[in-house]
Amino acid sequence: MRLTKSEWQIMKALWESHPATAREISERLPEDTTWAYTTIKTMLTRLVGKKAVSERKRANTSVYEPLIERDDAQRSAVATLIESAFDGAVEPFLGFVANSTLSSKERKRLLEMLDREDASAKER
Amino acid sequence: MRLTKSEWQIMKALWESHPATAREISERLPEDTTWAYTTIKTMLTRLVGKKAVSERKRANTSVYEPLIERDDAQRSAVATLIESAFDGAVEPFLGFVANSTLSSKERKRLLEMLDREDASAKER
DNA sequence: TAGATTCTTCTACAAACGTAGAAAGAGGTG
DNA sequence: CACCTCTTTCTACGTTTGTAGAAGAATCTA
Repeated sequence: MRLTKSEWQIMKALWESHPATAREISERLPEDTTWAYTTIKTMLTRLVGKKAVSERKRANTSVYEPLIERDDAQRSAVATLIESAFDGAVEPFLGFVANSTLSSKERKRLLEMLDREDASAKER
Repeated sequence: MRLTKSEWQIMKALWESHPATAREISERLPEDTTWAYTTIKTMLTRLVGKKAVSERKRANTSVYEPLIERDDAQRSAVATLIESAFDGAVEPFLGFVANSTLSSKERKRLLEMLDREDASAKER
């Protein structure tokens, strides 16, 4: 499941709350999005084609629902990135993220998060 | 600088050692890559168009050289991902990577890496 | 130097993306 | 019922990506 940047936009609006109509989705998009209504419809149709979204009729209006979950989409996006940009090697990716992407504040937060995870892992 | 999956392949081969000719690049690609030589040439030409690679003639043969560094490309790929899939929020991304993508062994490694970073940050 | 080999340059073409207008159909309203 | 408004469906068109063949130019080699 590969989502393009625009598709992410749509999906995010849909995950926010669903089922949703194209109109609702269009209203939830960020202010600065200038897509025509039919553009949104086209993208929804394509997402339906990709089986990322389901479509169902209520009266003459289509209601959409995500078929993939946000977590899964994120997971797979991260995996794809690691795959193509880091040769599939998780560690270099981590090292990279840890060292280059993070401010020391973020690094601290990450440590905390990991600690929490560690702790709760022990409890289980 | 947005690189496609195939472009990453080429770039990786080029980063490995450069300047390099199309032929050399083609020889360095993973065994299972089945691209025709002209396919590689086309991609190189497009990468030149994108200013990701420079081209220079030696006799009648083009010699290529990366114009962007691997680190930068990776950094920007990570940034793009965070941007589109995580709404630009670094922390959720981190939390996600830390919790969902990592095995506990990897998590431990990450902690170590962060420690090292922390230590060397102090020295500076 | 003629032929083989290798490169380059041009051209092509299908699928995916980004973006959207035109026209037709349904539903609500005075 | 006539009409306005919203929705759908169809069609379209330019760009990017993936993939590569044809033909010509340069080089090497016997």
